[in-house]
Amino acid sequence: MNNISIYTEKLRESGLRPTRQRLKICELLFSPEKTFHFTINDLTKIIEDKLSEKISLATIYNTIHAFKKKGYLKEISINSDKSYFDTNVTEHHHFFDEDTNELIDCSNDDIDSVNIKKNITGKKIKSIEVLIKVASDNQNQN
Amino acid sequence: MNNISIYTEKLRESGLRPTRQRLKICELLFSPEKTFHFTINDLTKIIEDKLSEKISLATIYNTIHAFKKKGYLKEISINSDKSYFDTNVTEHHHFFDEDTNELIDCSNDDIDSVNIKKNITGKKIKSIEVLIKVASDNQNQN
DNA sequence: CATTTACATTAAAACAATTCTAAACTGTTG
DNA sequence: CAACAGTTTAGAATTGTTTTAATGTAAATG
Repeated sequence: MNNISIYTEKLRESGLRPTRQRLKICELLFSPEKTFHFTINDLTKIIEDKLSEKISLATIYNTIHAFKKKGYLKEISINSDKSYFDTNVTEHHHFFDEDTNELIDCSNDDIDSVNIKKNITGKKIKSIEVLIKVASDNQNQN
Repeated sequence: MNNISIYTEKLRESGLRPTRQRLKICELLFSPEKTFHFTINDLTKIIEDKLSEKISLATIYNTIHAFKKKGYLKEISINSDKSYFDTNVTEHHHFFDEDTNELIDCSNDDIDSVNIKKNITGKKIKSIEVLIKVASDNQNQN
């Protein structure tokens, strides 16, 4: 199975037809070896720069949301300015570099498992996420 | 020292003069016994409803930001729609109820301390926050 | 193989949260 | 009271995101 058919499959699974534009987006998201963190703005810039083709914002948003809904992308909340997305959809944690606004994966192996002693009646835990904010030593805390 | 002088002090510390509007905001934020979580929108609604007076959005934003900068309020990132603020500025964690969009404090006692084995060269850890998303049992995971 | 139909793409408009601006206001201080 | 530094305000501007309405495309049907 080559990449194109993998992407086609992912799109179909997400309820989308495999169009030229969407396949381009897939290539950017899913071909890199290492997982990749981005905002919609980042992605739009990459498309403009690397691809000769222009894809409209609406298409980008639609596609990303369909992938998120299906679970092929994870949304990460850092600050309320913008949404970050992560191609690593496994349960894992993050470092956020306040100097560069960069998001760095932190695997479960890098953190002792988080043990929660309290629980909310009638509610089930859906996810546990640790966010570690870092900055250069000589930086003010935010 | 009565409340007014405490508020005056907080405002001065945050680099703001104690004006009528700002004291009203302080009263809402700092008089309740228990800590309180809110969005700017929540706060604006409370001011409109509870107070006879109208305070302009710009003043609310300015005041909240000055308090945040000074450390009298903490900003919590849940999703990218809006900013949540917390009057509990001690290091602590949160439950987020996906059904009601409600934020619930989780003290350090309720979580075994988080031990991070990895570190980022040249960077210092500024904060470690755990966010536990919960929902009713029969709810779809997001 | 032309037509229908459902889904796609697009630019632009709408929207919501937040920030900025410029004018009017308040309260001190010389 | 005049001057000034900091405030408040309504509304405009900005930013990220979603919606809309027109047009385009491609698979399915007859």
